[in-house]
Amino acid sequence: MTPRSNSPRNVGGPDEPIVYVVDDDVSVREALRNLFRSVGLRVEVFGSGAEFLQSKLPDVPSCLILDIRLPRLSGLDFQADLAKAGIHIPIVFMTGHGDIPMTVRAMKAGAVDFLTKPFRDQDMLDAVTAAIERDRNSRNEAKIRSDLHALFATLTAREREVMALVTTGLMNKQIAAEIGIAEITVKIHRGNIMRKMAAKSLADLVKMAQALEIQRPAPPQ
Amino acid sequence: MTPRSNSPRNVGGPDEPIVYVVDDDVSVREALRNLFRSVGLRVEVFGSGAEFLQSKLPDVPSCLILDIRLPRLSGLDFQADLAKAGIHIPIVFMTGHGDIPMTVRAMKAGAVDFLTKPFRDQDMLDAVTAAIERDRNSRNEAKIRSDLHALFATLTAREREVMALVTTGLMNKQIAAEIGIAEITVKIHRGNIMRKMAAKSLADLVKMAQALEIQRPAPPQ
DNA sequence: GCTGATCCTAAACCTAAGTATGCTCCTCTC
DNA sequence: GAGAGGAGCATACTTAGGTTTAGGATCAGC
Repeated sequence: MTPRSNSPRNVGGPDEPIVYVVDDDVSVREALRNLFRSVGLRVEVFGSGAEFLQSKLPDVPSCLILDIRLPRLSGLDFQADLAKAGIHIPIVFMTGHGDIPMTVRAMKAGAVDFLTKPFRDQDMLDAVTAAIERDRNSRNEAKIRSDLHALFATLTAREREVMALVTTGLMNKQIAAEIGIAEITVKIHRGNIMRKMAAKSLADLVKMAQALEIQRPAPPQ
Repeated sequence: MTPRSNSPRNVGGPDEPIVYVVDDDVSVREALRNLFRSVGLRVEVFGSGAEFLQSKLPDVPSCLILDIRLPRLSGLDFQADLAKAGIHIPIVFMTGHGDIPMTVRAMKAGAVDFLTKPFRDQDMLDAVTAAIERDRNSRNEAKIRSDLHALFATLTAREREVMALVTTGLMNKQIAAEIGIAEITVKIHRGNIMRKMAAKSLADLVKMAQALEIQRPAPPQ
């Protein structure tokens, strides 16, 4: 009757976290699926890293549970590949017979945890909670940065140049001298910058420049 | 002949890094001492964590080589004690028979590396190089923060309040209304703040406030 | 009771910043 | 070749920021 009755996801809101499980052992996959479902977490399971890569990843807090010993590609190498591909998702490793160097390498590369099988359910849930929280934070920060960058992208080349100089603390007349234009023109640019960047004050703009890591351009010499 | 001929440290400058070694096995201590000396690093060795704590630590880039299995206090507990005592020094762990959970705990607590005995000399040297570099960076940052904090400490309570509001982007008249004083008084405070903080511009001051993590005080209500 | 620090204010003055209007010039695109 | 967008400049005006000089009030410590 209702037009949306075929919508499959009634489990939670659009920001519901997802746990991805990659393991070649179907019994492990099912056990983890049940574990996470039992605490109300959405779960997606995969038999290999390649399968995982083919699925599309919604923009919600998530984490990846990975066996260190995968058939074709080791968990460590897969971790490195994800980083190279620009996919930054917190990883919780599992291992049946891992060693310390593996553990060190995984943790250095940013893994959230490294659990030895058999592990207690609660340890896995704690690790996943921490991982999802970490992802939530990094997504929030990434969102802020990308929104800011979208605004910055609307500036012209000249405006970006002026913005860099303004946020280093130069006065309009100094900026004018530096780039060889009239002070009044600097004022015009500056007004445009404030409007386009939606900055309510100079302090605001300085903070944006900090977040964008804008560098003062070197004087041509 | 020369008045300073009894000076014991001709090995390097005052910023020469130091490697601290804590191990109960004297042969390990001596082997590591020789290893680090062979590459020109200054070394101090200790038989226990207590001994290490009693020595004074100069303000130079340094790191700590720690055996995970110490007689009275485990390396992990010692790591936790150091953190609680506010001593933040990068740690490289060594172990003869450590396990993965130990490794995870150490790495989560910020250890630089975790080497299994026997290790290659080069691996130890690489770990120490990374650890010292990390310490050098954190010391630089700490120095900047403490210098800034020293300046901030010279401000009066009122000046700090005004500084917080200025760096949020409020105009003088808004600040005046907010704290119930005349605009001219805000200007005076503001001038004093700029002088005391040695800020060359508002942009400068905003960056300082960011570094100091100054929060805008909640309006009394 | 004196001193110094802090906080507050006023008047006068000057500089910096920001806005509005109007115009020129150039370049790229349709 | 017309229009759009960017860059630049001038004049005129308003507001914001900042300093100097000269005070008054309060409070802590000697």
